[in-house]
Amino acid sequence: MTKFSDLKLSPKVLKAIDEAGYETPTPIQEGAIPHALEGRDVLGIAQTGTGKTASFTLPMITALARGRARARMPRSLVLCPTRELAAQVAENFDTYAKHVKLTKALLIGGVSFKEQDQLIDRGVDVLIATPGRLLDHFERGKLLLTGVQIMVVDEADRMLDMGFIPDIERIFSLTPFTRQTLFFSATMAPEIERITNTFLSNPARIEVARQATASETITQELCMFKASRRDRAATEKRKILRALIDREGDACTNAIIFCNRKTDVDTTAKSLKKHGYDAAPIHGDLEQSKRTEVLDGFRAGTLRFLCASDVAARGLDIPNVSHVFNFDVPGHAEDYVHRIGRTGRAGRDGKAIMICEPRDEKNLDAVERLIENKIPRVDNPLDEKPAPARKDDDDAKESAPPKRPRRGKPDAKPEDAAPIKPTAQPVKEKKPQRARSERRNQKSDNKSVGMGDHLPDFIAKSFDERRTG
DNA sequence: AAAAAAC
Repeated sequence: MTKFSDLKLSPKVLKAIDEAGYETPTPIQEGAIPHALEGRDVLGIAQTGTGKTASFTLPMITALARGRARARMPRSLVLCPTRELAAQVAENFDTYAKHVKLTKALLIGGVSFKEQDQLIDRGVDVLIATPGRLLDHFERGKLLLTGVQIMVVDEADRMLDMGFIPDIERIFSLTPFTRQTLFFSATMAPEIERITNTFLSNPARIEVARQATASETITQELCMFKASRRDRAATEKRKILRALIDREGDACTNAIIFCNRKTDVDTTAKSLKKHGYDAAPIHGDLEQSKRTEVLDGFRAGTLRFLCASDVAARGLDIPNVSHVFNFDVPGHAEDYVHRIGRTGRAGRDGKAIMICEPRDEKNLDAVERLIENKIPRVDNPLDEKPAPARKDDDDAKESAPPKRPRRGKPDAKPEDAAPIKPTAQPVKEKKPQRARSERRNQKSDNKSVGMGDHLPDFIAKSFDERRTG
């Protein structure tokens, strides 16, 4: 079996890998690193969670260890679709370049130009950026891309979804055509194919199957929910969410709760907090400092519930998420796969629970068609209790009327605090689980269900094609 | 119909 020490990485990089506790490369690393070290272009087709980031950072650090950056002329460039992903890549560089003298700058929006400018002025070896901010710097004349020897495009399919492809093409054209290009995408939509044909030259194509498919390490559940009255739907849905969380008990160490809309992310976070849950929101309308703070807290374990928009659905690597709650059925079926993929990572078990209202059933159908499975239905936890004597209608509105004093005994427990006892065990579709070690060693030639070997048609289509059918 | 990314 190949070890990192068998790859021709610099000894200083190997030392850092060893200190980080890694010995054996993942399939994408084993496939891509030798080609990248030879200076070849690489086309990596891999999902996140496959060790993709290190498959380009490690050879880059090795290649950049010689030589020095000149002012305003970065020697390498990594492009990422979201700010959080860019920050994550930057951290990866810090981990593996700790014994190498490399300078780097993170160019993302939402933070001041000044610091970024100063770093560029001094000269950086590695520039990690989101496209918008990078072009902004370029247009201010602060940045020359003619010295870029290595360029990385990460999560290209997501760049496509987000409309970044024109920017990417522009950035490509600003770098010398002699550069080495490392290009990563989870899928090969025609548009992505076109870009790679245009900007990569004779790339080594490395393709790895999804490390663990949704159906293997993630237990999925679906809770159907119909509001008792239309104007109570929002409040009742939040109540269901709490009940579903409570039903998981201690098994739910932390969780990401996905909502479709930014306003619902805020409301849900506020509501949970109000009910004593340790929750905070993250979405694109929040200040970057807040986004960073919240995500750091969740990673560190000081925050238990992360309420998120799809900004957090893809790519973010948080190893220990026990649960994903889909407060809404995602409007794009493929987002379901990305969202629940935040749990059950690195061979751990994970649980994904989704709430579905009648009006979301169309979207649910699309999800179930995509994953080629019916998600096991579980009881609505609120139906399991005897009809409440009194409706506790509080929600997240700041203007919520003050609570009336409770009737009855002063020490009577509010019904919300009563432990919710499931009358029926959630239906667990017990699939024959492969042994953990076997799963970890899963190679690309293994048969896997879901999105592994088999690629649903739609994934290979551009958004326009999907719309037009 | 919404999310992300630039000021």
